[in-house]
This record gives sequence, structure tokens and C-alpha cells, in this order.
Amino acid sequence: MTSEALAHCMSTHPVVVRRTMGLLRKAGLVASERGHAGGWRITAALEAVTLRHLHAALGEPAIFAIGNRNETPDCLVEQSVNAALDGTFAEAEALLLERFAEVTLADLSADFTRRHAQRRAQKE
Amino acid sequence: MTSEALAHCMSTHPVVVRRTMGLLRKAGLVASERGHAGGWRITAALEAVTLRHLHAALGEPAIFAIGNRNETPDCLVEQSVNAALDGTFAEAEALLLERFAEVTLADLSADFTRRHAQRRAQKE
DNA sequence: TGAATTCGTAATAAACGAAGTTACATGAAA
DNA sequence: TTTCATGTAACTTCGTTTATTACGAATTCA
Repeated sequence: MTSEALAHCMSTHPVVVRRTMGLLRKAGLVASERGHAGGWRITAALEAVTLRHLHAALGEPAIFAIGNRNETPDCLVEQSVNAALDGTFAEAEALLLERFAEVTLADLSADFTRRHAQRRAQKE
Repeated sequence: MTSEALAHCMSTHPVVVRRTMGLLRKAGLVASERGHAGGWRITAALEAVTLRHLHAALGEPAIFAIGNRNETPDCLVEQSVNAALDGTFAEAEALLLERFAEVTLADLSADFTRRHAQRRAQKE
């Protein structure tokens, strides 16, 4: 599939697709080919790739939007709040990452296939 | 304490402080007074106010930085990913909110006092 | 009463990061 | 050798958050 086709699917720009897919390629999850009939291809087995792998491949972006702006602040108030919540955030993050690791591309593909059949049936 | 003093403490602007404190006032957690010797005052008992209350007073800002951009997408792929993760995110959010509810301002105050004494002792 | 303070709030500007776009180089196939 | 597609740097645009300005209203003090 070409960057252009992918970009069209998700309403964005081919270069944005290349940027992101490039990270997945570095992680060995996809391969790209240039020229005629080029584009992107999944190289790993769908059963072997989890959302945890994708999260790691994309640079482990921050999961939380709030909390802890500074790991070791001088401000004692900030220190107290961090101390009160750091453990909880770590626990919640661990939970999420565990769950990410339980969802494979094969799972998503199966669910997609089911939804696709359902949508087709509804149209009739 | 005046908005200006608070702003200085947290390296920001007095108007920013007023905006945020205004939300806490609407929630009944603080009161403000104008004119000479005016400023902000905590009105609730420190034991009675939790971080959960603060989060609610500030409008329940989003906790997660990733996941679910669209609650009911047309895209079937997006639907599959949402279905796979929505429960997990809900669980993690519930965990965090529970913990927020367990931390009172009194707890933070006690921890701060301890740290403050410790810092003083170290200076001698 | 009048000057000094301090909050209340709207309006505007600045800063920042994410996303989009352009441009051009590289490689592969027809 | 032309066409197609990725690779990547540079730049622009966009949206959100934060900072700032400006002015009004309320309160205190002299």
C-alpha cells in the first residue's frame, strides 16, 4: 500500500505517513519499497505484533496528560504532590502497558473482519 | 495570599492564578477578597478536600494523552482499536480517580511540613 | 473623599508542539 | 529514460495553552 493511499485512508498527508511508518520500519514491523508497485508492507506476523510493540516503536509517547511535570523539583509542594501520586501513575501505566501487550494485530484484524461483514449485512 | 504572591511562587502570571483560583472558588474550596489585605483564602477543611475534588473543580481535565480521539468513528479500524482499549482506559482512569480521592490537602500539608523541617535541618 | 490595592474578566498576544506542505534527492520498475 | 514511489530536510500552518494588557469593580486606608 502506498503512502498516498494510506494518507487518504486516514485523512492526512503522505509525508506524515512516511514519518510514522519510518519508525515502524526501524522497529522491523514493516518494510517499504520504492518505484513502481512500491509502498508499504507488513513484515511481522500479525499474531506476533502487539499494541505494546507499536507504542515502543513510536518512541513510547507519554500516556498521561496530567501530573508530574518535573521529576526532581526544588519546590517542596511539588515534591509532596509528586510523592503522593507517582506510585499511582506508575501503577496505572503498568496496567495499560500490560493490556497493550495483550492486543495483537491479529485480534484487531479479526474484529475488523467481523465488523466489516456486519456492515455489509446491514446494507442489504 | 494575593494572586501576585501565588504567581511568584509558581513562576506564572497573577491573571493565570486568578483564572484557576476562580474555578476553585466556584467549587467552594477557596474565597477571595478585594482591596487592601485582600487575596485568597482556603475555606474548606484540609482533611475534607482531596485531589479528586480539585480535579473535579478544575473541570475534569483529560487524564490520558493517547487513545480514542473519536467516541463513535465511522472507520472500522478505529472502531476495532477503540473496542480493544476503551475498557482498559476506563479501568485505569477509575484507578487514578480513586487514588486522587484518597489524598487530602491535610496529607500533603503534613508531608510538606516534614520536608520543610528536613531541609532546614540539612542547612545547619 | 481620594488614593492605593486587589480581584474579575474580556480581549489580545506570544509560545509551543503537532501536523501539514513543499522541495528535492534516491532508488526501482516499465 | 520516463514514471512512480519512498527518504528526508526545511518550512509553514494550525490549534491549544499560557502570558499579557487593559479596564472595571470592590475594599481599605489616610
